[in-house]
Amino acid sequence: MDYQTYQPDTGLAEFVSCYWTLQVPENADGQKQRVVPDGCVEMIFTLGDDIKRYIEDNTCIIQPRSMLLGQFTRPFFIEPMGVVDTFAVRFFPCGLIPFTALSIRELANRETELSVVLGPDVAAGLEYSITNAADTAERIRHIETFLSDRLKDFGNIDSILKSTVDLILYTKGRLHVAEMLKDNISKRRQLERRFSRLVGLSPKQLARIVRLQTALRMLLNNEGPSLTSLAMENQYYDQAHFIKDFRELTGTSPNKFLMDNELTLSTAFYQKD
DNA sequence: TGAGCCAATTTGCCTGACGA
DNA sequence: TCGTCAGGCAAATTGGCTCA
Repeated sequence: MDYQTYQPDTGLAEFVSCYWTLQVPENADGQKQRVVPDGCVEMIFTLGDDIKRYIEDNTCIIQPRSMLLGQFTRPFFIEPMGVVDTFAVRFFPCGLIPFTALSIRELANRETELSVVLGPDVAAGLEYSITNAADTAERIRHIETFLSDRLKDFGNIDSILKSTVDLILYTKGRLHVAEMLKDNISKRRQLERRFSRLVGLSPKQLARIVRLQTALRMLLNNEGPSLTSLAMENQYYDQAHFIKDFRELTGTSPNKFLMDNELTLSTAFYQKD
């Protein structure tokens, strides 16, 4: 398995977390892989064989070749149908705002064909250039040209929304909503509405996901002597609450998560930088 | 957009079962 | 004994909805 990330151009760094590629030979790990919500929205181009996504235990769909994966609030499973070769753009929680007119809330918990998000002609052109590029560097050039062009007509992301998202990411989701809003407590409902429409999650949901992601990364990198210490370090009230959150966002308990064989992708995605 | 109501959810605290 | 996992309950917080 070869998982690589690439940093965006400085002009896009406010919106794009990274570009990533994943290449896996056929049958290397030909089984279901658990995917955990990460608070980001991704634009994904499948260059290899198709990939199935399980929408129920025994029901699956073939993912579109080019698609937008919205915010997820629950785990899901995918299964490669052969060679995996993927190129993707990972947007920050509010990073997709300039690039689509759709409500990001409507994109949550599912994949949406790129043609729906960008329009059929634009999506077809972008998919063609990405699919037929010679290498990753050329794909990044294509996608950065496309995103930069779209950015020309965009003003600024709402400042309260942006600063709250930044605060959640900076504090690793460890703040209560009241603390985030201590200077604007009267704007609580406004902020929640904007979050829902433009991020696809509530502030609390994003904070929970970011906090769990931090704990998950520490768990997979053996950075805590016990689950109790991991819970404490990430500001969970106690281990019971950590486990409860963990089960809701990953679908399993911490120890089972570490032991199961659906971890190959997760292990790659959470490697130390 | 701002505000208020109220149901749903989360937090804080506690207890207990189970296995190593 | 310790670590892990789960559940109950009351209080506090959050989110959905409505209206002006």
